[in-house]
Amino acid sequence: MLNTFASRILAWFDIHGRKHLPWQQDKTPYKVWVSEIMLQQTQVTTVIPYFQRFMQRFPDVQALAAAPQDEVLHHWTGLGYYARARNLHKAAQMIVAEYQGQFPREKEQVMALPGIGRSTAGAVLSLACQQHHAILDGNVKRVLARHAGIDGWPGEKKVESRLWELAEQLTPAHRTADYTQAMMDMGATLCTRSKPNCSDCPLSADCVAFKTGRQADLPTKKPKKTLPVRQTIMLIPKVGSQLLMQQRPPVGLWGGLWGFAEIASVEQLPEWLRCQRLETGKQIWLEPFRHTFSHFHLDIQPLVIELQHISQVIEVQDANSLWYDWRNPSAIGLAAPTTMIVKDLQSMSGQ
DNA sequence: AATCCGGGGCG
DNA sequence: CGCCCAGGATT
Repeated sequence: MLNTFASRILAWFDIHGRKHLPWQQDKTPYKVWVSEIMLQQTQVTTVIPYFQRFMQRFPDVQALAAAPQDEVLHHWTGLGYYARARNLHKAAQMIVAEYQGQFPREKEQVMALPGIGRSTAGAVLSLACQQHHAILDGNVKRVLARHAGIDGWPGEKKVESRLWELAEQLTPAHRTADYTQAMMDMGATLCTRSKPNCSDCPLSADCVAFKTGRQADLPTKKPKKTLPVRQTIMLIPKVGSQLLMQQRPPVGLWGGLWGFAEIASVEQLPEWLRCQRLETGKQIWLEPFRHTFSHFHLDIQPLVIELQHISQVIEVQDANSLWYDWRNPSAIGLAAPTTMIVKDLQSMSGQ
């Protein structure tokens, strides 16, 4: 007779689980919350330096709530999914305003915060507050779908409900924090997407996927579709090491980040220059490149406009635009392609 | 080039 | 509820 699911997971965790991650030291709901949001989109090794810089600048929920959004996005630059940073910031302000800066302990209250759903609420409350709640992130979905042999893409309501049911049923009331961490560690280090290490797995004795050799087929993959291609020209007015950027609208693609102005076709260039009160400078077409999102490809054609002087109108700098100097970078959020263009220009100029 | 991802928002 | 959206890393 096999030991229970949870007892095998916990015994594995005692030997192989991760216990020295930065957010596991002096655990607080704030630290666990920030790490969970970062980990939703990025792997542990990438998250660590981001987490440390973030904690240094925003050591507690008050510091985060009081910070300008530009600076929060600056610390998120390169992580992607900037709506999560905006939600984190907004939730911090709610926690200060409604809970006197004390992270709420009721699951309903936690789930009412922007950017926190059922799984993240369960993770924070179980990991940091020793409460009995299940989680269902990508790692746990993979472990459970394989162990129980659950067919169907987890994005389907029916499949997801079944996985939640299992997750809740298997999560123990005792040592819930260790169990939660263990399931995430299992999915990240043992029950990986490709080439899972079944020979070291404490669940293999009754794992349906292992017994039937269906590890590669479970969980069922998302149905794929071909991505549409969009095109854009990015306009980069340049004076020495300074580049003219604009802040994007607060929501949507790269919301709140700073980047270069865009036009759909080169015919729009003269009008744009006139609107910006910019002289017509020397135009340098850089190598076009492709940036891919989950739902479309974006072909980017960068166009540098070399100017002799910063124009007077822009010099005043309305709230929506700024001259970004790579020798003295502003603390603002930049999207990946923006960072890439800045780096290219910097290296072309030999600095 | 394909795959993955928790949650928000919309119809 | 089902569907779309979001950005980068990894494979």
